Amino acid sequence: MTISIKEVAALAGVSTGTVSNVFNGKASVDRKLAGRVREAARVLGYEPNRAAAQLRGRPARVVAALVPDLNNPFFTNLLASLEACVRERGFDLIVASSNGSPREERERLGALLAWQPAGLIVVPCDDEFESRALPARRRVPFVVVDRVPGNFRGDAVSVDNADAGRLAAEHLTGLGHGEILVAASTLGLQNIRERCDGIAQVFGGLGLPAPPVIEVGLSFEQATERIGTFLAGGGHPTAFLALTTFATLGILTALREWNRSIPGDVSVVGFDDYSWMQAVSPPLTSIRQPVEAIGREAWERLRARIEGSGQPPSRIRLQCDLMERASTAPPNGPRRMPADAGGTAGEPAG
Amino acid sequence: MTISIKEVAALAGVSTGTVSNVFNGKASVDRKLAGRVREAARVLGYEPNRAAAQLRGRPARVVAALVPDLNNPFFTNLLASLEACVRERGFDLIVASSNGSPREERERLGALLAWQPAGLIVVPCDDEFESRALPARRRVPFVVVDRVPGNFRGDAVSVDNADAGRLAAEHLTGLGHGEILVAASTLGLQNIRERCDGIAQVFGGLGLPAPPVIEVGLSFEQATERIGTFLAGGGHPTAFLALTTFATLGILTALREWNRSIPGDVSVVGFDDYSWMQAVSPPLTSIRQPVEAIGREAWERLRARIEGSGQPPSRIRLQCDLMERASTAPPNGPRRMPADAGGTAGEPAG
DNA sequence: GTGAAAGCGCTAACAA
DNA sequence: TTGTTAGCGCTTTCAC
Repeated sequence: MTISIKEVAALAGVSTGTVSNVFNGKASVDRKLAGRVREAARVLGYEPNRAAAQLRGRPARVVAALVPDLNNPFFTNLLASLEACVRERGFDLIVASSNGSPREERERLGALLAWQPAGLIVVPCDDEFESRALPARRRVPFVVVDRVPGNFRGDAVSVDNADAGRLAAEHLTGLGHGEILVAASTLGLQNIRERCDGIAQVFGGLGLPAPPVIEVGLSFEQATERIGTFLAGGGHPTAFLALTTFATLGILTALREWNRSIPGDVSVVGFDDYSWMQAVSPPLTSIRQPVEAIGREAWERLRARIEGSGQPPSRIRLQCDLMERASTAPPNGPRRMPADAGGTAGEPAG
Repeated sequence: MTISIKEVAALAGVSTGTVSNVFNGKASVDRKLAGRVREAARVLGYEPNRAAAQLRGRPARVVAALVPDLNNPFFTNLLASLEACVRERGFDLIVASSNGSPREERERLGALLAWQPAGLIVVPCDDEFESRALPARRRVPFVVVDRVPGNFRGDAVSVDNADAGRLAAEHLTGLGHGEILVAASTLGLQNIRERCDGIAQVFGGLGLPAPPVIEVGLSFEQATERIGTFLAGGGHPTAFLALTTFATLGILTALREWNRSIPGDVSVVGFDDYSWMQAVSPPLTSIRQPVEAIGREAWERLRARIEGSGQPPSRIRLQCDLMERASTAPPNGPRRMPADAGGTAGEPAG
């Protein structure tokens, strides 16, 4: 048998209403009575039931989060940030993954919404985000994060993707690289296209054509394979620019397999900034997304809506930073020593 | 106004009970009526309210998960596995992080339990896991994962830690390493101590003393600093053995800063197995934990309990694998070529 | 300051 | 097969 407010009331010799008041600090309760109630609750091991509380018109204290992939550290770091924010305000977080599938996205969304959460944070699995009809119809406040469809007009927070692309391109062109290869996950995503635009802008400003872009997919294995294929095709850029973490990983792996030294033979700019990027040799120059801030901003917006803010929906774009480390250098630069040039570039290892 | 079963019933011209039956497939409902109900629900945009369903004695369809750190990929991979299992059975997952603090652990546990979940999966923040009194008292089925206190007698799933240590030690001693340094997070955790025991066993069997162990903490920064200090103290092992991912990262970073080449100057065995470990040069030899299987096993146990299994509590230990890659080699072995000895870190043959 | 009682959305028992 | 009704645990008037 589960212990309810009723048992506590009985033991303390008060009414259930009083017990409720004690636990919610609403109406003022006599100190003595309150003490008795708390004691009774302790003895009985009573814990309030949130489902019941919520049912009775109490503003819900849950927020739901839906991301495309729980194995992707960018999304889980986002969740970590969200979880901290949300807890701080006494909310609980319920999470789900759409596994990159629109169908699953819709399903999960339904399940999530069935908890009548106070709000919803969602990283859509694609630019359609058709399911947005759902939260909208249910009038649940929601904010879209990271993958913001171009035509979306609600609250949204993302990174300034074009600027991120610009940052990387400027760094590389500044070093003297003219022939770079951009490794995108998929051009089907608005944020990725924006990053490409930023890169093209920089090249355009220099009177150069936009660099080629290849799509390497959304997993490590696929990315490695695609970059390998590119290398096998005789591609010889002086620098690689990754637009996602998996692209970064794929570039690194393929380059190693082909015995290309970094930055001797080729420079590499990675995307995102994880500990391992500082641990490896050479440490990776990369574009850092302010994940924690993204989570905080998303929560701030959602919180405002939950509290009934009448502000018009707004879109914020956070700045990325270029973490300059040792994987980028001028093409054919000082790091290219005889020992490295030693011939085997062109044959895959093993 | 939120749309309830009542509005649907009214529009469809049936009773609420019938609507409930339609959505739960319990009693058989006339096909025509069912169609009308569904149509009404669609028109109204009705979604069932799980909180209410749960309140009314319906077996809860949520499971709660509590981990020490949402920024640690081991735990988030575990959650990813759990989420997939749980969803498959129509359960929702609510997550929380204890941030490694017993106080927060207790708090979160209370919040989680307040949803009256069908079950609970917890990775304790320490070996005390004093809070276990909570789920036990509330009679909520729960299973402890990964950090299983030595004296814990309930359902638990972890890795065979001693064996993991043995695997790594055998690999290293097999290569001819006698002087190794073990980098543990903290000896305060049972699982870490077990890994050390496994290592000591192998050395003991060879008539060698157990290798020294240093505690490098639970973060990347701390680990890097501790290993750096060790190196600064003149330590010269021929191999490093990491017992956690952060220890791995710390070893790699410090070694790079000190210009020690891998595996030329020193071999490294990492812990856990992430994509980046294959991407870096040299690819890292490491101990892989079967994270996904851990999640699945945990869920299987929990599910059995939820369904009322009377089995005695059981503890399962999953096997780890050694992923043999290029960061380990015999000490002063064939890989130590003149070119490498020159001091530039991390540019092995590949 | 406290208690009594209504009712949140739903399901389950029972009646029709 | 369908409708009616009594609660699940809680919050919230509204008397007192």
